[in-house]
Amino acid sequence: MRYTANHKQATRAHLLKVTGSLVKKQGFAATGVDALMAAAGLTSGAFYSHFGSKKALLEAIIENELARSQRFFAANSPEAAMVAVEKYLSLHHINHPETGCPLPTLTSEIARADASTKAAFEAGMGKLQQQIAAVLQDQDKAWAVIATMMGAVSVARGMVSDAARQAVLDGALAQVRGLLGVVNPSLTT
Amino acid sequence: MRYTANHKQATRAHLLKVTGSLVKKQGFAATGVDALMAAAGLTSGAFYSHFGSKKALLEAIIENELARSQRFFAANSPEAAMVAVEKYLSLHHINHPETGCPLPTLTSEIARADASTKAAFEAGMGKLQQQIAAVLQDQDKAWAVIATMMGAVSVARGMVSDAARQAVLDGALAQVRGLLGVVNPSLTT
DNA sequence: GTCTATAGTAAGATAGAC
DNA sequence: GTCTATCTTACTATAGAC
Repeated sequence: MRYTANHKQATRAHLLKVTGSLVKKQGFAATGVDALMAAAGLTSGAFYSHFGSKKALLEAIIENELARSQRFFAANSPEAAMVAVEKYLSLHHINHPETGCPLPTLTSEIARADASTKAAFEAGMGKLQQQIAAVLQDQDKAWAVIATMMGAVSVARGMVSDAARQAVLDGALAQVRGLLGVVNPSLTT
Repeated sequence: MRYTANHKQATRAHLLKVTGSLVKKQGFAATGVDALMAAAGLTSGAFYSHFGSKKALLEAIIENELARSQRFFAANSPEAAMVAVEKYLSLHHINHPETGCPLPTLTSEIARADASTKAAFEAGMGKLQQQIAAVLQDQDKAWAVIATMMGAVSVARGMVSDAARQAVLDGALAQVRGLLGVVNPSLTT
């Protein structure tokens, strides 16, 4: 072969990174294979030597992105977790979906995907929830934290004004602070 | 004119109802004008005498659907609100997006829409939040309730197994019950 | 107001050269 | 493995008959 196995591996990793960002920004169905590959510096013809279909790409993106989320929320204490939460529930995250969480942009597309894609999502989410539950010592609260955070970002992204966006984020922040048992920093200073 | 003004009005209302359901099920970008009009018993040519563009339809759907949401969550007491919440956080809602809330399916598409569409969303969401805040007597908690509920449905819809879906819903249910100050019915019996 | 027909563009995927 | 070229299908939107 003219290309090493390592090259293919590296290209695949690069594709997952670049297409993941683009898909989080523009949506999966709304972005064509041409545009996805162009963003990675390749042409659409090369796509199919890495993924069997566009559907297969979504599944790979989900696994890759949820692994990133798990790293982002790795924490040993509620205080450490709160640092990640505050980054998550910020206007910066609202304005930069391409570097952010895959959930607000992709769950609606996953809901319409096939069982295999949903299984990948369920597995990745299970790990993420276990991680958070370990810090919180509570299964239910871990799901509540996830739902509240992703819901707040989803709703805030649909709004125009920063004031309205911030109001949604503030509501969620107060909520998650309570769940983590961390006191509001603005009250402690 | 061969058709009365009332006829046009009625057709528009019918279109909003039918296309709203279809779009909540299949997504806005993923559903063509042909399919939208066919579902309403018309052809695509007739679409443009009701809406200036496909974008304009999304805006009209948002207004129409959020008005429905406001009616769904109209309540005078936390207990009455909890009835709506339990319907919202149910497997039935997970399995029937076409008759359900527009948020889990449409927020990601609204986030990518133009300012005018987002303004319509912001206005509709503001009314919904005020309604809930009136029952809760708390602005922040109203946003937290909205975020938690829509987030839970979004995440649950991405999963395959009913067990995993129910776990997410249960976490959110416990959470919202606390926010509404309603005791868990399973503990009172 | 709704129809059929169509213009013009872009989608997912494949074939064969290098 | 990646390219260019292409097949086939579907999209948004418009034009003109009724």
